[in-house]
Amino acid sequence: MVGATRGFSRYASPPSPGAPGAVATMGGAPSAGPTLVEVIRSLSGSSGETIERGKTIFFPGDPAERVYLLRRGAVRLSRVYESGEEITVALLRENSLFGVLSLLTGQRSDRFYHAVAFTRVEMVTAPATSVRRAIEQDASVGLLLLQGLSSRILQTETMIETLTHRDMSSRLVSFLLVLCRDFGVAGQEGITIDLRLSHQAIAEAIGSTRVTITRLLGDLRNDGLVQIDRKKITVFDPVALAKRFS
Amino acid sequence: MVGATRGFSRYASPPSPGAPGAVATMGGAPSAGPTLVEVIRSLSGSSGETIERGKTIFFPGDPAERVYLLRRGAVRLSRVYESGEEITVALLRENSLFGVLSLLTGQRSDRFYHAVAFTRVEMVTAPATSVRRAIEQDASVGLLLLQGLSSRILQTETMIETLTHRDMSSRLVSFLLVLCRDFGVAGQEGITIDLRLSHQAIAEAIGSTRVTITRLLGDLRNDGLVQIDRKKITVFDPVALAKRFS
DNA sequence: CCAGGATCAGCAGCCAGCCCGACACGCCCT
DNA sequence: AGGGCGTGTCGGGCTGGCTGCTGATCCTGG
Repeated sequence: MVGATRGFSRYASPPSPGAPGAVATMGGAPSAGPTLVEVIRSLSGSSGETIERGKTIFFPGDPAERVYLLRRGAVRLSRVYESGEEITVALLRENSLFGVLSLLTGQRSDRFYHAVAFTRVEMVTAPATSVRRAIEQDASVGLLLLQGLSSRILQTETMIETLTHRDMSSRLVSFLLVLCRDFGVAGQEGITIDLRLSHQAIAEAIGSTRVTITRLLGDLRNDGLVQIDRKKITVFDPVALAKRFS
Repeated sequence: MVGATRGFSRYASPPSPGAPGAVATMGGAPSAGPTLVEVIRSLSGSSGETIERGKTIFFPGDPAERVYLLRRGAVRLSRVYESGEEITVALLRENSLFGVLSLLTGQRSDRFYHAVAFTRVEMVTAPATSVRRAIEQDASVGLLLLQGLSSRILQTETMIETLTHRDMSSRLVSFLLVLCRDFGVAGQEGITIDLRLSHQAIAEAIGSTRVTITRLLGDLRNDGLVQIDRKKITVFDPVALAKRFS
């Protein structure tokens, strides 16, 4: 059980929301420059927007012309099918960039994701064109964006790792660990995932069904690995949970 | 069947390898500046490296200090488990950036993926620190990187879409379409995926088993949707294939 | 150039995990 | 108080994973 505590730390500590430069400040010089939030805020003119839980931020088909930076809360990106089915492509945590499609080319393009506020959300937004101009004028802005996108890529790839697990039990465990990393707050009993997650929402994120999630979560609870209180999941010991892979 | 031909075009045309500015040139001004390849090449000193099929580019645990730009061929990023199992997190196509972890912070960090040449590979690499300096000196470099990473994110997220499909048949179909987009070359009979794919490799990428892939690919072939000749898969009509979702 | 080994493809049978459909209960919000 | 949403449960049925084997193909080294 060597390294248990070290391993543990991997799953806690979301970036403290208000901290300046929370998106990994550049190594070496502490970069006295403005943070990404400040940059985008200055480009937008406004000091930010608040969106209520469940409201849509953009629909598929909307023109993609703004960049978003999530300040507080969680945003769900999902793909919608004709069948009405909706699968979750990403659950974004604080300080995540999204709407990057608009950065890609100068051409007008359309959103193909549905972005909805998964909790009450605070965010700042700016037109992609302004962002580009800002980069040209101040290279450090480019660096900040680069770091934001890099961390998005790593996040997304761990999600792929989760989804390639064959059996649903492993998938669920892996997903819970991801959530601990991204939304976990450490408490006395363990790490609590700071989201109101319905079984249905979990199912849509990992490609399963509500019933299966209910059963598997029940198993985990019976085995004393997690606790669920009013839709909030607490993982007692991530390291023990991680041993649950089949 | 309106839009069939338009839909078709979504699946062809890999970025022509030698073309300058193949990573989506900025809209508007044709940006007379250097391309990303040229930038990285100049930072590395060398004109590029060639890696033989099957050789490792970096191992998990290696220090992450360089950035890679794939010029030709395909690279597989995978996660390795103690059990010996290996799951594919991404199949990178030409002009993809990887090793982005090294961009993230100034801290020394370690790779956690295994990167291996899936085909014979040509690539250019540069130390992350040099890349950062280059961005500070020339903001257009930042823009180029940004576009590279944005497209990487979109690629990765379509992979997630693939993996959330419940039944293996749908997953496989979806994966084949992704491969057509990333590695397809249009021919007379349809689109050929320019990779030597073993059933095992496909299984590792979409979280299935070799046997199942064999069976499902056999079904697709019997139904006249694909053709397989010495490990190269040809999709006759992507649009027809896309109707195969269950 | 050929021989041998290694990797890959294909087939069958067995069994379990999980999807589906349905239903009842409890909690929250209005 | 009521409606809607979320949770818990049960069986039936089938997809797809696992084992074991055979033949084909590719690659390599003598």
